[in-house]
Amino acid sequence: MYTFSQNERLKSRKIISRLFREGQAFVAYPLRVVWLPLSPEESAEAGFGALPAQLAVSVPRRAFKTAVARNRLKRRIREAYRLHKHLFYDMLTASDRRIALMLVFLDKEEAAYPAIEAGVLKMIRKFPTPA
RNA sequence: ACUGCAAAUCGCUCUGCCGCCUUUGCCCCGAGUAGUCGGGGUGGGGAGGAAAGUCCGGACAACACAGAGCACCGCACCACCUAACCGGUGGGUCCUGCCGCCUGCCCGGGCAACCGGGCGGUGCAGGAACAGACAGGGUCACAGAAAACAACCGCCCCGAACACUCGGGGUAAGGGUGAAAAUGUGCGGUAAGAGCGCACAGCACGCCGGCGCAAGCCGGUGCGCGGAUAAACCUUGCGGGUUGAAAUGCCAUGUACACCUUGCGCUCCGCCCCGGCGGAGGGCGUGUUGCUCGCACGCCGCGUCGCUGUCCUGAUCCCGAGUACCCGGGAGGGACGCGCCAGCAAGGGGGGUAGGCAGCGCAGAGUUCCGCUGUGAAGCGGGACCCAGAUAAAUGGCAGAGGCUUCCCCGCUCUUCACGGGGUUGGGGAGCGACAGAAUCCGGCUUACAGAUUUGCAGUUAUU
RNA sequence: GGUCCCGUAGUUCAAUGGAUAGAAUGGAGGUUUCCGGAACCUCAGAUACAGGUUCGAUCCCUGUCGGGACUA
Repeated sequence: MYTFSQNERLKSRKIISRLFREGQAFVAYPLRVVWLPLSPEESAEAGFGALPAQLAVSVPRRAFKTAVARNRLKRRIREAYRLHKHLFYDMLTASDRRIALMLVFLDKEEAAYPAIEAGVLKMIRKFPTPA
């Protein structure tokens, strides 16, 4: 189902701060991907339910001064994730992992939807499989 | 028609699919005796003119508060509008610009008609932090004799000298400096001069009359005429308690016990083997973040009259301290409350999140249409409408159509010998553009802004 | 969301409303030296922006723009 409901969003302040402190990262241009594997107990606490991942999105104010531009980019990133997340979910459930994920927009220029969609697909392709 | 300026309005529309936030209108499912709660579906609603800057003013909330003065901050022509304002509307005064007008005045040129310049009035447009500089002191660089109660040169008088000149005094008309130099022009007057006097003009103040709510204006009259700076100190008048939704209230943050099990005990009902077994523990509603229990409150019903507790007591009394009020204590009085399984023991148990709910969109200084009143801001009356409420923060993505704008190509057409230029009712391609995202809510102000429309003014060109 | 503060040479700081905005350091050129350093001489370089008050503004006032601090 192509949805993006409240419990698919990463909203726990505690996990977000851990994510930036302990998480691993790689770049899928134009996005920087920060992620952290979670235990079943932690994910239940954060309200994952049966979901294998929660997502947060960020666009730095330093690169985009107006709120309109930042909101537009965040919407496009969420939309691309919404339409392609089933690939990501299949991969995670296959290896039985739970992931906290944050996507940070890197470019200084505002990107159109196709470029962001390509970045999200690249993120899913490049996402490391467990050793 | 085009260009510029000013004001006002708008700031792409529709369809399909997928998705997001919200909503108890409707339907379905689940839990419960029920109130109700949870989930799903469907329907409804879903950013702006500035949502921005946070520059003013309020609503609202908490805390504080006898009164007065000082200090501090803000405002400053007048009236009105408004919940209020440093906002708006109308009016006044001053300044600037413009061209037009004037039977106004002055100067220059000309035989004259008239022409040029200046001042004044009037009209139009724009602007003004527009209280006070006779309340007080302060400051005014450089230049200049002098920057505030001014004699450098000059002019005049007197004395000395009599070749030049020197001393005393008068004088603000002329000179030059400067941002600014002691009302302007003319006549009289004088030794020379001077508002010293007069006429006209300008400014300030007082009085009288008229108009106006007022600011102020007009006319008359009297008296006077030595800068600037208050967006430097200051004076006068008026206003201001402080802090702000991260305000504020509630729930949760558990050695207290919700809850579960066992045993004892209370009341009532039923059954029988008379000692046990089973069942029940008033009803409805609201609140307690949600759920179950429980608890609290209200009403009704039953029961009850004694007790401790809480609160109130300005117009009752006594006491303490004090000048007195406020204040503290007691007596007396009044109101409320207290019951309807209260309780004991042992064991078990220790949910999740880390915030949540209200404030917060709640019919409101609400939106919109019509009418009336008013020059206008606005007010009044009537009709219709209910219109965003997120919280790592909701409006997006894809596809198509319409419409608009600019550009390009082709076609058609007008003109030209041609090059070229103009038009478009056609077809195709590109673009949809600016400023910008609600965060408690309103009224303003300021700033940003592609493009479109309307109105007014000015200019240019063409036609009549 | 709210409250407050600050913008001067490339950098760090000065400057009663009054001449061409001053100094240190850095930069460029020159003198000196075999070369470099040091020293000496010379030069360039700034009031965030836009209005206003004033004869005159870095300074006073207003509005923008930018930066920063505090507040759970």
